[in-house]
Amino acid sequence: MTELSKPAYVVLGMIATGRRSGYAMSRTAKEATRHFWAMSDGQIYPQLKSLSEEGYIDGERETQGGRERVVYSLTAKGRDALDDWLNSGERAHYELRDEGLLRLFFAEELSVDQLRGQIETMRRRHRRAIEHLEDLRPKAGDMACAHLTLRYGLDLHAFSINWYDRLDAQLAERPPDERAGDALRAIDPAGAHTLA
Amino acid sequence: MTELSKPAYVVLGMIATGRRSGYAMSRTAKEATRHFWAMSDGQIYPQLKSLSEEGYIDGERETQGGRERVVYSLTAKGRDALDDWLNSGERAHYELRDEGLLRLFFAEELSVDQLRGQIETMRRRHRRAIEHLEDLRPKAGDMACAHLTLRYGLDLHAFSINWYDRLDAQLAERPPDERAGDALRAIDPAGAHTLA
DNA sequence: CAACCCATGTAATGGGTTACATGATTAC
DNA sequence: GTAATCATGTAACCCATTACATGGGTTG
Repeated sequence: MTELSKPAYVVLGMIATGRRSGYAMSRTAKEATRHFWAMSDGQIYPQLKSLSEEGYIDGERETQGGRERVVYSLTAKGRDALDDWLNSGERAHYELRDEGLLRLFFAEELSVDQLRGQIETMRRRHRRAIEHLEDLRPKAGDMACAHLTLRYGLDLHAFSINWYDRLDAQLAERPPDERAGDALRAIDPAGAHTLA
Repeated sequence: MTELSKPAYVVLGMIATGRRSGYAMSRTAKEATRHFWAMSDGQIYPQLKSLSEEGYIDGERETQGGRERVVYSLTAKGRDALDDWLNSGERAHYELRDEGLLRLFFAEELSVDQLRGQIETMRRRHRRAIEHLEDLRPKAGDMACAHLTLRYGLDLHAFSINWYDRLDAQLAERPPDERAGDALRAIDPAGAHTLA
């Protein structure tokens, strides 16, 4: 029973964890959840409107220092929907989109040298991602769960860097102009050897 | 210079690595690249048409045992575009969408017990993913790069399981009805402790 | 006083999935 | 003969991003 859409649950969760205006949600989306669940303003504001109409949340116009904004809170219905989602054992959506892996997949005919160049590009990207997440850490404040998910991201990218390091070390032993596919087969004929 | 769209490069790469009919591409997309780059028939076939019209690929109608199909090959222009993409140091698209992490992020007010339930759900999901990738291994045949990206997926999910195992072990030491946020703070006040 | 942040939205566009539609061939 | 696989495509829909649009408040 998929009662609500994913963006709807995100909004409910945001309210429950103290992000009560659309703007606050927008910031948290950019600063804390973006690295595992991207969401844009074009989703947040319409979602607030429809959840309001359907009675999951309740918005109150507030004037804080001359500046107007709408502050939302969960209704009983909204609280129930959120709790159901948070405790549901349903299969959670999981998706990875990695253009670097896509290039690796098609690298069969490249040279070992070219493949290693691509691997270096990927390591750089993961290093940048770590830097970015480090920068976000202070913004998590005292939210333990925000630190936890940040931690997951940091560890995940560290894992990837490590994985590519090991692969690169093995490729470094091969002649630079060898066909990448042949080199990989020579390193691990069965494709069964873990790099973790 | 983003010469072509992502799906276009996928199609070019598919042809270069021997998947020369739309159907063959569709199969490879489902069996080998789906776990890091999803793509559907609704993208493949229109893409073949437009790449054909723009002169990147060349389609020839073939009748193999009475069954008709179109077999594509790369033109010089298509080969160049593919090589540029495969060797480009440009920032590659990287995106993770993990509903489980999203739930973790909003778990602040749950009990330790509920949080551990959610963690168990996530581990199950990663275990299922590994099973699925193991099943795909024989289909990779002698494509070294296919085995490599499969290996990455397997190691990645193994990393996640391990990460959640460690987190769960720490949570097992806390009272089951403690607030999840408080428990996490007690385990790691600075949110800086790696679980990798 | 300019730049930036707070705050809220809408519209155009693009990307992608699902379902639909068709029909031949092969394996059991 | 019937189920699965080969093979190709289209259309409707959903989702999401980007850019646009507006305006008040705060900081340097």
